[in-house]
Amino acid sequence: MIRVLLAEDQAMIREALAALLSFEDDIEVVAQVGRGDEVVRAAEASGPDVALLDIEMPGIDGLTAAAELRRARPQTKIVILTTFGRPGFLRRAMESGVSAFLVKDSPADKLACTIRRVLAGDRVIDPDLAAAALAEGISPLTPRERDVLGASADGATIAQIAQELYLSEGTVRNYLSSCIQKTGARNRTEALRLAEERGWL
Amino acid sequence: MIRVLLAEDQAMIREALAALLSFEDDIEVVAQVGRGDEVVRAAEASGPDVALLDIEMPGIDGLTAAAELRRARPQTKIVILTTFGRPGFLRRAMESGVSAFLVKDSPADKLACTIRRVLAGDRVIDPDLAAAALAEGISPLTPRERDVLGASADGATIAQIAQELYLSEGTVRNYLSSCIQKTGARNRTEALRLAEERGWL
DNA sequence: GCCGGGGCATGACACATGTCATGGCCGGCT
DNA sequence: AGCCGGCCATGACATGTGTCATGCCCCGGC
Repeated sequence: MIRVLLAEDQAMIREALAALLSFEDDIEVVAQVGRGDEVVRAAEASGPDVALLDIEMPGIDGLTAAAELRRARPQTKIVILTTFGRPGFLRRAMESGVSAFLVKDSPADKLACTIRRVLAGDRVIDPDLAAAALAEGISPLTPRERDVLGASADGATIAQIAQELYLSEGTVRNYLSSCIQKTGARNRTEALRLAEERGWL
Repeated sequence: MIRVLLAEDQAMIREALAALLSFEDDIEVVAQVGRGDEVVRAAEASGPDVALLDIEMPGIDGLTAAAELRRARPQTKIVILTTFGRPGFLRRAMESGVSAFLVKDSPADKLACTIRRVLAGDRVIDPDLAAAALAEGISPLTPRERDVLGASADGATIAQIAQELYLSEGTVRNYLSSCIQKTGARNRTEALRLAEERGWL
């Protein structure tokens, strides 16, 4: 029997996935958690062969949880199962030593199939997604630019960002301008959106 | 047997929900669709007692689909099952004659339970959500303001919005300014975010 | 009929934002 | 050592945005 840990914040979806997996004769869900920061503890208690992690979760996100789990129990294979196939997510997942990356709109039979392949030592990545991740490359933003762009989320004004980061307003403008150019956007709002989509933050 | 139609765009989630429902002896999933604009056709072909609709879907969204389905087959009860419990969604759902509104992070057993109650003629609404919907009232935005604010999504510049809606730039600025005041935001970015959260779009 | 209120539309003005040129600092290279 | 290139930081300037006062039109109340 393949022992599976399931981490997903939406209870209904989590239990539905468990129901789906219960149809497989060789798979058994041995633990379910709804928060990223419970993953490692649950894994140590239940000793799964495979951990199935969502990315959007309260506590810590699935990618961070993946890195921690990898450190705590390297023998556990990790499968990321998420809504958004953002290339940046895929890149971070790969860096965290994840074995597979699935998006939730692939057909349901892929799930069991992927779990088995991962346990056999394979890596399973959607080819389209992999191509997209390679195509847009790594982030061209400097650390400081990331800081500033990140702080400009939720519609903060420049003065507030400057105060928050102990910078002159002119400097903040400069970084944002740089971000706008590098993303090819028309203003900081769009720059933020594009950078997030590409996983540049 | 209760005949259920399942509409949800993410294939894996859709089939997982079907698996979940298959454990119920008195429930049968008679149709599955992945797009909002296929709901009515599938309902007419399969004659379900209950339609379970997600909101975020390609084609037309679940709330619009609900309204159409209600017109085409008023005898079919409608349950909205969605990720975001935005009060605005709930309000629109009620206006569309929906029987129940569930969020995906409620426990899985609620699903079957809700389907049965709805068929018995009950309306099932999360009390917290209902309270929130009443608390923030209806949208104070005029139709034109909604148009303009909506067009300003994805970081378009004022000139572009003006061109798109055949307005003077000054007029666009004026509407946006009005939106900013009514939402209590500091700029149009934040106004957009707040209005979306409250379902004012 | 005649207001009065509200939505729609506009342009002038003040201010916030984006662009540019510049300089200091550090690390790699010749 | 000296040079070069990249990141960090700044202020001056042009442009884009938000606010305001104003007028038009339509509809409902008096």
